[in-house]
Amino acid sequence: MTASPSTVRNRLLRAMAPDDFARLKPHLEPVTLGVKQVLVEANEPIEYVHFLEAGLASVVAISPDNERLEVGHIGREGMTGEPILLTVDHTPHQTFIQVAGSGLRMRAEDLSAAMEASPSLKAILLRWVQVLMIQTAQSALANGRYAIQERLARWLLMCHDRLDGDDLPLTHEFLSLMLGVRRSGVTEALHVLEGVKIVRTSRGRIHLLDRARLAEIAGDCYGLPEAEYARLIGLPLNN
Amino acid sequence: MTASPSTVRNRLLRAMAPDDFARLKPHLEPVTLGVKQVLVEANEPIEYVHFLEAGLASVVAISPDNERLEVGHIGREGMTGEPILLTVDHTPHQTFIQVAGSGLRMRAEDLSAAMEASPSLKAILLRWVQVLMIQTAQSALANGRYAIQERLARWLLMCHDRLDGDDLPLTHEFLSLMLGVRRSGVTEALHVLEGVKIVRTSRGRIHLLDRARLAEIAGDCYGLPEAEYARLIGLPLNN
DNA sequence: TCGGTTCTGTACGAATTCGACCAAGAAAGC
DNA sequence: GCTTTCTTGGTCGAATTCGTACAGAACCGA
Repeated sequence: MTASPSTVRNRLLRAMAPDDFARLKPHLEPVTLGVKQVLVEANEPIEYVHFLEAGLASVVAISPDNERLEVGHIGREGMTGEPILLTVDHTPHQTFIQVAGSGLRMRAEDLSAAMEASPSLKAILLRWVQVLMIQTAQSALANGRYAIQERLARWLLMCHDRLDGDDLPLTHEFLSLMLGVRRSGVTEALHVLEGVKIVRTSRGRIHLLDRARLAEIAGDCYGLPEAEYARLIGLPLNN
Repeated sequence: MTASPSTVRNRLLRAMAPDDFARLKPHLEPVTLGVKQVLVEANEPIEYVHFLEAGLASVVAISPDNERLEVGHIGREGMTGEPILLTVDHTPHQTFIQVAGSGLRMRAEDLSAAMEASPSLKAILLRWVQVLMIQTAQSALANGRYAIQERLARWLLMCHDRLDGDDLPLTHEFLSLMLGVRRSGVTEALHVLEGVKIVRTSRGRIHLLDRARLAEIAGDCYGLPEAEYARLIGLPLNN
C-alpha cells in the first residue's frame, strides 16, 4: 500500500529519519486530490493532514467580507494542516487543491501522537512550520511592495518549483486570487511575459519557456523561502 | 528580582501553568527596551528571547533590495524570538522595538530546554506561534486587499491593544514602514482621521479619541488575530 | 451536434497610490 | 542661544491598478 521511503516523493517524508518515517508509515493512506478539493476548511476541526506527492495546495486567508488571498503554497515539499503541528486543531484559513495531484494522508491525532513520541520528528515538522511562516511573510512583503508583474513572476516560479515539467495548469482567475489583483490584470501581465517569449499560454495552462529570465523579472521578490527550505529541511525544494 | 506571576504583566507568562512559570522564572532577567533596539537580527543566531512587559516590537521582512515591511506585531501579549520555538536558531526577519518599554529576557537555550521538559509549556508557546502566523497572514491580506485608510486604522488598533492609554508614540515614518506605503500617504490618511475627530496628532504621537469609530473604519481588516489569541491562549489580548 | 459554462482578450474612465520634491515647525544637541 | 536633525504638511504630474463590462473562444456534457 504505502510506498517505501525511496519511492515516496514527498520531500518532508524523505528528509526525515528512517524510524520517524517508519512511525508514520502505518498511518499513511494514499489519496488522489482533485482541483478545488478542500483539505482544511476554515474554522472546522482538521481531521487529516496531507503529505503531497504531486500537485499543489494553497492556503488562503479569508476575511469576513470575503476578501481572499493566498498566504501559503504547498507542494510535495511539505504538508497541509500545519495548525496540528502547533497543537491547534483548527484555523481561520482554508487549504485547497490548486493543481490536481495525489498525496498521503493520515489522521491528525495520529500525527500528534507520533510527534509526542519522537522529538526528531517534532523538530523537522516544526522547522517546516518555520518555512511556512517565512513564506507567508514573503507574501505579505510581495503584496505590499512589489508590482503585479514581479509578483506574477514570483508565483509562476513557485509553482514551477513544485510541479513536474514546465506546464503550469493555472487559470487567470486562480492567479488573480493568489496575487490579490483583478483577473484582467493577470491577463495583461501574462501578455507581457508572452510577448518576450518567457511563457506560452493556452486556455488553462501556462507553458514556461525561459525560467532564467522569469527569475530576472521576479528579482528579489523570489527566492528567500526557497533558500530557507533548503537550509532547514536539508533538501532542495525543487528537483 | 523577577516578579511573581501576579505582578508580571506579560500575558503569555500569566496564561501559563504556575509550574511552567516557575520553571522559566530563574532564567528571566528584566531589561528595559529602547526605541529601535534590535532584539533579533536578521540571519544571526538568536541569543535571547524576550517576553515584553510594556512597549511594542515589530517583526519585519527584508528583501535583498532592501524593501521592508512589518509582518508581526508583538506586545505584552507575546514574546520575540519565535524561531526558537520551532527549533530554529535564526531567521531572515528582524525584530526591533518600535515603542520603548521593558521586558523579561532569557537565553534561547534555556527556553529550549524548558520546552523539552514541559509539554504544557511547549503547547502554549506553539499556540503563540499559531497566533503569529495568523497575524502575518492577515498582514498579507491587508496589504493585498485593503486601502491605506483601512490599513492605517487596523494598525492603530493593534498598537492600542498592546499599549497603556490612548497615546500612541508613532511617527508617520514608522507607520509608513509598517504599512508599506509612502510617508506622505500616512500623513494624508491621518488627516482624514483627524478631520472627523477620531484621533488628535502632534509631533511623534497620535492620541486616540474614538476607538469605536476607528474600528468601523478598519472594518473586516481588523480583529481576526485578536480573536484567535483569546481562543488559543485563553486570555483577551488587551486589558 | 447543440447549449451552457468557463476562460480569455480587451476596452474605458476612475480611483488610488506613487515618487520626488520643498518648506516650515518642533525637538535635541552644542 | 544657535544649529542641526527629525518630523510633518503639502504639492505636482505620472504610473499603476481598479471596477466594470462585453464579446468571442475553448471546452464540456447531454
